[in-house]
Amino acid sequence: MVRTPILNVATVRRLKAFAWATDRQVERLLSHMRLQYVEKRTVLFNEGVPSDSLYLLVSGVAKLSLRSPDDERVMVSLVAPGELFGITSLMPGMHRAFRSEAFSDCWVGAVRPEVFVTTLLDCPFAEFSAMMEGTVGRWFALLYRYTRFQSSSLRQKLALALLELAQKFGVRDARGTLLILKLTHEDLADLVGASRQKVTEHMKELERQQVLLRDRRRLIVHPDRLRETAGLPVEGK
Amino acid sequence: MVRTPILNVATVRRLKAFAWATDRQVERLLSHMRLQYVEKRTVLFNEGVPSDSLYLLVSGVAKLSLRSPDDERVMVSLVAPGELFGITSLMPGMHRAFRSEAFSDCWVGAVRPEVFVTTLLDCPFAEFSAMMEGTVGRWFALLYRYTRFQSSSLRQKLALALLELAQKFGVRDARGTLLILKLTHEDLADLVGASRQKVTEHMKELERQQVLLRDRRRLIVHPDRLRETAGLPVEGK
DNA sequence: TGCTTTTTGTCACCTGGGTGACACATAAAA
DNA sequence: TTTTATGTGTCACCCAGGTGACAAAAAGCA
Repeated sequence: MVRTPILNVATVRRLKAFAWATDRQVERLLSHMRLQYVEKRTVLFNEGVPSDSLYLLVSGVAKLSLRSPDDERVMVSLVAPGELFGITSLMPGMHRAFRSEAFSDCWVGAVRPEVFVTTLLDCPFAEFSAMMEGTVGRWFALLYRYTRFQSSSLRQKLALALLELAQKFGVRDARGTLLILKLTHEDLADLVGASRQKVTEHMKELERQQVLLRDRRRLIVHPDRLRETAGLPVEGK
Repeated sequence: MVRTPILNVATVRRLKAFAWATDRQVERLLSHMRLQYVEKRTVLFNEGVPSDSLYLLVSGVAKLSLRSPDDERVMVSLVAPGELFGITSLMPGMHRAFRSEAFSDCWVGAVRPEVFVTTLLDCPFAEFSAMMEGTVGRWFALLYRYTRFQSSSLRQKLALALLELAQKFGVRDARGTLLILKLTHEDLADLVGASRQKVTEHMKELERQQVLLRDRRRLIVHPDRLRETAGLPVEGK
């Protein structure tokens, strides 16, 4: 038998959630929050889907995970009571980065991000959201890369790192995407946490496979093939 | 000879920075920004120091890095022109998570975070800052853990993961910090991206070294000793 | 209380990637 | 140019950690 917990200001304070908000704000927020019971192993949201809710874990333990290149599930983090999760919903048009499921039976409160921001901050959601994207968006991308790293081979890590560099420093070129930076193999090794020698070997191999080529000391990469070797879904179109 | 770049609204637009802000806002922001030249290899800020400025990379390439347990530098990311960095300054009292240095000669614009927030968002800095901490603060901690993982042995990764769990799920106990969750070695293996068997071996070893102990299927850890085995600075007093 | 399932502990064996060493190529400096 | 420094390519060797297999111990369950 499951008893519905009482979710009031006192409970929220005990959970140490929204510590910065006033009682009134918390009360208003709670009036918009729908409480739901999530049974162990149930998926709350999947990675890749649009994110339209922000969650507060009231009790139990939630788990964030992602699917690795070789189709394994990698646990990213465990969420404790009082934590907010599903924060991709605070950035415009962003999709879920991780899957979230109940690690044990949970009680979860869900709010629409617009309500969350406007009741707690007195600022239009669109502005706050854009600000978030402009400031922490890139950090989120970094986290994304690093969580992928966890379950990747050196070759895949290299591909992931090069993809990120292509996004940041790439310009279109007849032969692919030219990286406008001079990078040594040692720099790349640093970036993926590997030895210089192995990076040399893999880069050579990637050249052989036409995933990239070199013009003097500048790299020209082929993003689609990089995505493929990184084990990421190649976006068709 | 170094030519000072012109930093006006047009430049900012070309860099695709602050895309969401109006021309007026950008203008006001620029009037508070001090532009500085940073020569290749020069350190802009070090990890651990209080963060009082937010930076916009105007030209060149900046590098973020951290010091690994065995005193090596690990590159975390390269920053491209138009990117904001040093965003720990947007969270109250937070110290720099990474070192930032010029990867090539750079021009960098610096603003005080309060100015940044109030000119771009029309919302008190303290509130925005608290909101950031409450929402993305934990994600930042995750990123921090994952960047550490990069250069760690399995033993160290385990220690880092257990520390995080202790913070989230730990309660003080006569014998140390009791984790109020039932975790199997397989769960831990998932969390650190390792095999179940090796996790068993290392956990056994950690027990032998009195870094942790088990009471039935509950873990009791000793955070200080964990920090030590993780290669983190043990916060003395 | 026994029976079943899940975890833990420990093997022996394999492999990806680290290390050191050194020749060769390329770029920068003189 | 030549000289010097900095990258690149390729070895041979070693080790941390992955894999599979299986027995022992706990935890659930009837």
